[in-house]
Amino acid sequence: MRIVTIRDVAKEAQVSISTVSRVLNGRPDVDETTRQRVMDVVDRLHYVRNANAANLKQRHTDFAAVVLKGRRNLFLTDLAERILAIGRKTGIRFLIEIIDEKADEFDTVRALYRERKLTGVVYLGSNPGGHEKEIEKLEIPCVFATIEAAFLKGEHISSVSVNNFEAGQKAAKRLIGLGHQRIALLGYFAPQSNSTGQRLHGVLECLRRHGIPYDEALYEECDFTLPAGYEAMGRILARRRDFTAVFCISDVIAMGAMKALSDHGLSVPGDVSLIGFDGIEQAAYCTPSLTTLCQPAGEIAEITVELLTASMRGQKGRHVLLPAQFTEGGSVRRL
Amino acid sequence: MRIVTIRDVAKEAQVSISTVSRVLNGRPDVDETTRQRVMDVVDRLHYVRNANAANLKQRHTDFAAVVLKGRRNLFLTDLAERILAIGRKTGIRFLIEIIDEKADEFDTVRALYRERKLTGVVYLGSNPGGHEKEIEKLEIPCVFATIEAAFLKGEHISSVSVNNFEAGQKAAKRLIGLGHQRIALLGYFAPQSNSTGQRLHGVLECLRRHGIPYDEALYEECDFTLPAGYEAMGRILARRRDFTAVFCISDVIAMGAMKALSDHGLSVPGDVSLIGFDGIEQAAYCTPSLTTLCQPAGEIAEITVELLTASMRGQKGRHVLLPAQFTEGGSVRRL
DNA sequence: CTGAAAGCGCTTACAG
DNA sequence: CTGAAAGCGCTTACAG
Repeated sequence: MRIVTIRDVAKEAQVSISTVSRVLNGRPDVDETTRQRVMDVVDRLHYVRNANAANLKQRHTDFAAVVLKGRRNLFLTDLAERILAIGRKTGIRFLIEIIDEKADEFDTVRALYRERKLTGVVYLGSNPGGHEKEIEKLEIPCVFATIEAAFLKGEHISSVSVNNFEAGQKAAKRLIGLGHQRIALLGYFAPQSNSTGQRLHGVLECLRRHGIPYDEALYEECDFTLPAGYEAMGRILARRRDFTAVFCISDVIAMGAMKALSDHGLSVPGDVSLIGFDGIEQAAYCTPSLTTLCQPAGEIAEITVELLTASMRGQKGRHVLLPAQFTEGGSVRRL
Repeated sequence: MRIVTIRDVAKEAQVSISTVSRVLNGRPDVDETTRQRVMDVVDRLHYVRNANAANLKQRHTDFAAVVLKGRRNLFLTDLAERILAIGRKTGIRFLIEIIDEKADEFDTVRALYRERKLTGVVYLGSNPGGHEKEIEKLEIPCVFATIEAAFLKGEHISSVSVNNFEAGQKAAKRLIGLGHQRIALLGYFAPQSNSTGQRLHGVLECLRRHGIPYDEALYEECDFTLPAGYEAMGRILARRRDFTAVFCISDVIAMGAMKALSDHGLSVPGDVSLIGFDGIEQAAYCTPSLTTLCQPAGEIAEITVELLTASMRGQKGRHVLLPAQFTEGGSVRRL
């Protein structure tokens, strides 16, 4: 395929390349007849602008990056794909960087910035707590999705997330209301600022308010994968059988846990009630289907792109908090 | 962040930018002492080469694209992520383009080529049958993953896939060997050249050889999603109950079908045996776990990148066929 | 409203 | 083994 350049278009339309460039970039200072003539040639020649050349001169690119920590978290990969799709419609081209759950996302962004001159970054599964200075220094517009980051000061920083703490409380309240007192917890406690930590802290808060003691032996730390959920559930089952409910900080973990319960001869919800988190499509197709706190993925993706676009245009960052809603399944019953 | 350019490095190392460029590109014709000196400066200044500028001059980029048709096919999204990860290690930067199942992937690639000067393309979920001319004209190195494309003539075209026809036969043989005769089929028949079509044609071939008539009322067309599997199974159940086994052309479909069977009061494998295809992680965590024909995703991803790399270096395309292996689950029983 | 020219940060013959 | 220079395809002040 021969490549058509701006020069070819200019010659064919009998104008200078400056004028073609103006037309291409939608500048207002071009005569309407000229614009028409140029656009006709562009169409006829199937001209597509060389993004490398344009970006080189502009010193930045039309690239934004989605940095995703952990490739096995179905909710996050789904969210990433939605963001890519919306970006595509909006004219933002997203590079996707999938990095290890343990890797340093800020190092990744720095290198990417030097190499590609990014205009923006979406962080998925990132935990900014403790990295405030570093993120603020990285002056590129960014959005933290699925985590509250209002504590970050930079004007170039936005976030969108469900209210994780409140959602954790909701889950616990539901279970307690149905008569459950001994509730096992699967997930990741760690820092208060961490979104998944907040879910568990919400549960604890609710237990405390109802005067129900928290039993550490019913907690297991657990990554966002099916086998991790399976094994964590197995570890609790190995030492205790007296719990009547399990709360998991993600559906993927809950699906692993469900399998472990079944392998140990326990039925859901007959013997154990189970609540997940995220609302991934798969949750509805388990048997029984999973009762879960749903993060509205479509809405989060839309807002993420909106916030990023606004930020790239120089507007001040905002921090959006959405409520998590129950998606009713068949995995919970009254005691 | 101030951007360090090749000029800064040259000045600091007291050489010309030509020399720095040579060092950066690993050319052999540089004095070892000079190379050391330049590399020291590169490290000290944290220099990262501006990819836009490099690509502009070279008239092509280090970008390859993964074009993925259909974002809800878990096997393909997983494969895409694996390819990205391997590409990262190998120094190929992949752009990922997720397009609608109905969209034209070749249009996408053409536009992308004009815009970004791609060096290579990986097609996932593409069906090249009937587009031979078009693909051959697109002279950019490409690999069709999970589909046999040996019928394409271009030297720049490779493919890697399991032997789908054989795998379909294997599935049918297994079921027939266990006494099943009335086998429902969920999937997509369509063109012979289509990989999923071949799975079903393999089943038919096996039925024929065993003298078992194929019953069209036990077939339903179905996309690669959970709800599609659920609904297709429902449509068959609405008219027939006399089948004893179901073969699905993907695990996602099988998981949807399993839910439908359960909702209709049928047990797997008690009432109905179920075989899936792909071997996604989730299949092992269903209850019962799914018996499935496993496509080795890790191996396919590795080979895809190998073939693409070779092709980008000017080597002739190759077509690799792997066997699909059974992953034993608990969803099949002897009649 | 339009064009000529400089320059974005690199790579690559060419000359020595 | 090394450097000076041209050029990749654009954008953007500047001048008119």
